[in-house]
Amino acid sequence: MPAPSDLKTAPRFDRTATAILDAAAHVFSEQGTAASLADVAAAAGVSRATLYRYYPNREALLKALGAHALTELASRLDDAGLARATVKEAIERLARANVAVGDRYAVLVNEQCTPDRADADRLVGAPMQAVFERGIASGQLRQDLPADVLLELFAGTIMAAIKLTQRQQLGVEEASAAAAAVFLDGARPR
Amino acid sequence: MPAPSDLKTAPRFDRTATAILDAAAHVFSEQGTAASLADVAAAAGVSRATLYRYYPNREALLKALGAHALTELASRLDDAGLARATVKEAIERLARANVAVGDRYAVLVNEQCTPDRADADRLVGAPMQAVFERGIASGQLRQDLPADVLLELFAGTIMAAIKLTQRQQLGVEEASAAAAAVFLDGARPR
DNA sequence: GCGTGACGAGACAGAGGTGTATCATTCCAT
DNA sequence: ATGGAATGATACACCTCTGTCTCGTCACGC
Repeated sequence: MPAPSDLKTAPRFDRTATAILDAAAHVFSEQGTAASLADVAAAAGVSRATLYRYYPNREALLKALGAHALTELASRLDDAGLARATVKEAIERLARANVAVGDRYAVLVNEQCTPDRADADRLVGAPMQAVFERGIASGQLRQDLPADVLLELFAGTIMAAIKLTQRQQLGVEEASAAAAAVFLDGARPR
Repeated sequence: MPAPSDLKTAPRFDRTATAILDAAAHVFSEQGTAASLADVAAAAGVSRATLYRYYPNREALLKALGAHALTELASRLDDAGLARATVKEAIERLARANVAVGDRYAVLVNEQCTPDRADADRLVGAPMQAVFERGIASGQLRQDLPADVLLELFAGTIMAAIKLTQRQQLGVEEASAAAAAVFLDGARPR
């Protein structure tokens, strides 16, 4: 999780590169990925020429942004110790990680901007799917729906939680907790 | 629910108008609302000039499409008898109606293409919110989350169900049933 | 201090989309 | 069959964005 404030230590190149990436994430989440690169450059406090020096075309920028989001999420999932946790706990961690990252890269999820479909599956899809499959096999999750359907419904809940955070309605913790709670136990009281 | 096959009875004007609207829904859901109007015209089997005769500009087309989707959903909700049903049943009907309509107008939900925010709230937001408020007040829904958060999480689940139908992975009935079941009772077995 | 490299400002051509206008053709009702 | 309305094809000016280029300026390290 590269906090946007290694401002001092990082060499200038990296600094501007990530400034552009941050700006792109911001602008694209508000205007959609069809937004003008001029807007992105302006948001990054950088001239349009400089943006093109770092990312030779729109596609390269999108790809870099997608890769950035993907590796960040992947490393979070890697650190989460999903396999060693309860299915319940694993799902709660999945929610936290996805909301935390998705909060800053929401557009990329709606539109398909994954740098590589295979990478995305391997780094994020597979570990998540594994949790659901384990849950079904061990009887900790309902048996009447296949893992990929459960995963998709979970993803929808996560997207909703991200919306709640972006709307300032809930913090990342509250939103992901609510999502995990409702997804695991339902909207009806136990 | 105007089935796209009143082809014989409807006057020519209405026929082409809805043909364009259908094509727009189709093209926009695949390419996003940034898609070229030339593509929409082609998909409608109509020249670009004709499209502009019916909808003088892109905004008018989007607005008409949004209004169309909104009134269709509103009439479904109106017919659903939400107030006279159990909260559980009401939510199941909400799921069915939203998935059935959303299946054909998915993009409009992602991007905000509502003809009028106030209309959307009045015709769709309010009746849905009412179900959740009744559920919380009567103890049939969990007390620890406000109605609007529950509504948002429900909407996310619905969006996921729509994706499942568009991907041909599930039919409208199965998808909405799965969404309602998981939303109401959770992913864990009772 | 001095130079090298990064940067900003601006110009540029090209591509693509938009909305308008014109005109010939085709469809439909009378 | 015929007249009028709707349509298709085409051309058009206009705009925005893209990606490239140049040149003057500025900052940073030696």
